[in-house]
Amino acid sequence: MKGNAVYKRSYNGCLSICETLAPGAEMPSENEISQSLSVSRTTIRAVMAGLEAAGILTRQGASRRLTRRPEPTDAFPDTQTVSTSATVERRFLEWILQGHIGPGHLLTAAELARQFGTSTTIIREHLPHFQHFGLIERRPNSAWLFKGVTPAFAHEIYDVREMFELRAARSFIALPDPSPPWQRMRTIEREHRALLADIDTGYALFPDLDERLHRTVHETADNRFIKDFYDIISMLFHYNAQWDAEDEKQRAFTALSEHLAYIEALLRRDLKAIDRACRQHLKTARSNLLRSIELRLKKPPSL
Amino acid sequence: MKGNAVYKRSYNGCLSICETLAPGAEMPSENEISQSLSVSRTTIRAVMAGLEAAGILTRQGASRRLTRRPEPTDAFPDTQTVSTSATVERRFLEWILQGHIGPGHLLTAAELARQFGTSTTIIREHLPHFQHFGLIERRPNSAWLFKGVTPAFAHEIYDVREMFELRAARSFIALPDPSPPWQRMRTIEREHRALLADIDTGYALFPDLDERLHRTVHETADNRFIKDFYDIISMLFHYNAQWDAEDEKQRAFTALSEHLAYIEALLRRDLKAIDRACRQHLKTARSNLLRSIELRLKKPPSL
DNA sequence: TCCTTGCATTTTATATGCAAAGAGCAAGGC
DNA sequence: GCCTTGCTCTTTGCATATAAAATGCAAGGA
Repeated sequence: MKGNAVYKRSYNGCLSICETLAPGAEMPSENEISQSLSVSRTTIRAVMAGLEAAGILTRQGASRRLTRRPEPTDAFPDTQTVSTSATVERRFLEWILQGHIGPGHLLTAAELARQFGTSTTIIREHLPHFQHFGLIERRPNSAWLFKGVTPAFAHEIYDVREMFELRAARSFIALPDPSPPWQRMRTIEREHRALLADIDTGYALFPDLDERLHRTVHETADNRFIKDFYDIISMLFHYNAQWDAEDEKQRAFTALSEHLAYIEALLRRDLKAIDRACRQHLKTARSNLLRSIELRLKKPPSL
Repeated sequence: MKGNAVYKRSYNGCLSICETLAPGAEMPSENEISQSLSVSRTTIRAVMAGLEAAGILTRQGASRRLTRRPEPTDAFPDTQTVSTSATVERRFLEWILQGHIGPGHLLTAAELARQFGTSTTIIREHLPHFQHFGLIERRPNSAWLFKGVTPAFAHEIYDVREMFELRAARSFIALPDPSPPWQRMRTIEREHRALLADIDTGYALFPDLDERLHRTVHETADNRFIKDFYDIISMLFHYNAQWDAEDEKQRAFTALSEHLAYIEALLRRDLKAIDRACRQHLKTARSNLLRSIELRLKKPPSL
């Protein structure tokens, strides 16, 4: 009734630990392992039993020793190590962002449960989450209205993003030079330069760098609502990026240059330059999103 | 397994319709009633059957006629006309805002279900909602951390509120004079003057007026995230107001005056005055909230 | 033709059941 | 005295069950 993704993930985690051990060596204590994998000791004990059954470990009184090196086939496939809930979330967002349904479409929990092969419980737990994303709207005692990933959606999300980012930038420059965010920012600046120099082979690393830059700024605002909103943006962009790979290198290049102007202005504490660079960057990002949305609205459910 | 709050609410709604009818008169069609009460015809049919059983209506072929005037005792009590879900939401917010638990407290779904007398299903559906409010934070596979209604919470919520309100005010003054929001605003201005003149007896009407003013402004921003955030604020204030009745009249008076300055600036399209009046008003509101929060932190769970 | 009601089917709201995972205590070894 | 394991009890994740409510269609009447 309850999946065992935690067990499988921990099992794989323990296999990694085993690999660092010489045959015959003793396993760390249940406590140590459970802490390093952030799960309960109960789970670790179950995993240990599994590893013994697989002939990887042998018990001798209170201690467990490695009897054979684990092989790649011992591990559970990655797909089984994620909870149903997380899987549904991912699949739903992908489905939405790939444009399989249009604005105005009605979503019923029962149908979604069938489509994703789970129970309505899970679906009902997730729909409010997507409402928070601004993607759907509730009709009481009835279905959910899909509002669509439309140009309006992009503008609304970017209007808020701009307000939040500009506000956060002000908190950022209020911090002293030696503060951790400033140190991180200087590292990020260096990484930007390095990536720019090596754009042809490294452009795929950009999204991660992008996220770290903006999060570093946002964090200084020390505001849960701003952070929470950036979580939405971040998730949306993550899935959006997966199918909008066109011009990826060119876009990364432009964004890196704009970021550098922004970062320099931040480090100079030049408010006017910050506003200018930030607005310019968000403007570009907004039109990238708009472009990909409009592309999708034209050629529908193909993907 | 499913409550029948919809039935009871609709039953009461039909009783109201009956009261407008002369004895012997014919009821409207099932369709008409279901539309006016925003429920399905199925529910109306069930209600009709109930009204017949109660001797209020009699069927004659396809038509239903009023046989006796409904009495107050015919109606279901209001408490039974709200869904379990809505009840839990209200009770949970009240409980939180009354300060029965402090920041750092761990909330378990099982315990909350026991406390509120429902199943964990309902609780699990609501907890993410309160996370959206910024009140709680999830620990994976475990309990929820209550972050507390603290001064920090008030500041974070007001920082965002200020950004949104100022932004919305700019959209408001971009609209032409005859637009519906402007018309509504002029009505709201008149209501403010009327309430100020009659503050001693009418101050309890202020919260509703307050909400209408801010919503009128927010709506013009035409941004789902801004609206959504105002929903949070609105709900929070609604429940907060219920136990923070001290100085209510004085506070309403101050707010009305500040509102009027804000409204006048808006209607004059005077950007500087708008910013000044808006900031002043939100500053007052922020300190009112802070005051009530600090009061509560001092004298704990008593209420 | 457009509403009307009756009826059959689907979906929602909520509770319950159950395996997996977490929490905590007690007893023993270093 | 601290950390270990064993064990028990609680809580979580998810599926399923069921009454209430919604939806949709067919047939009849104005």
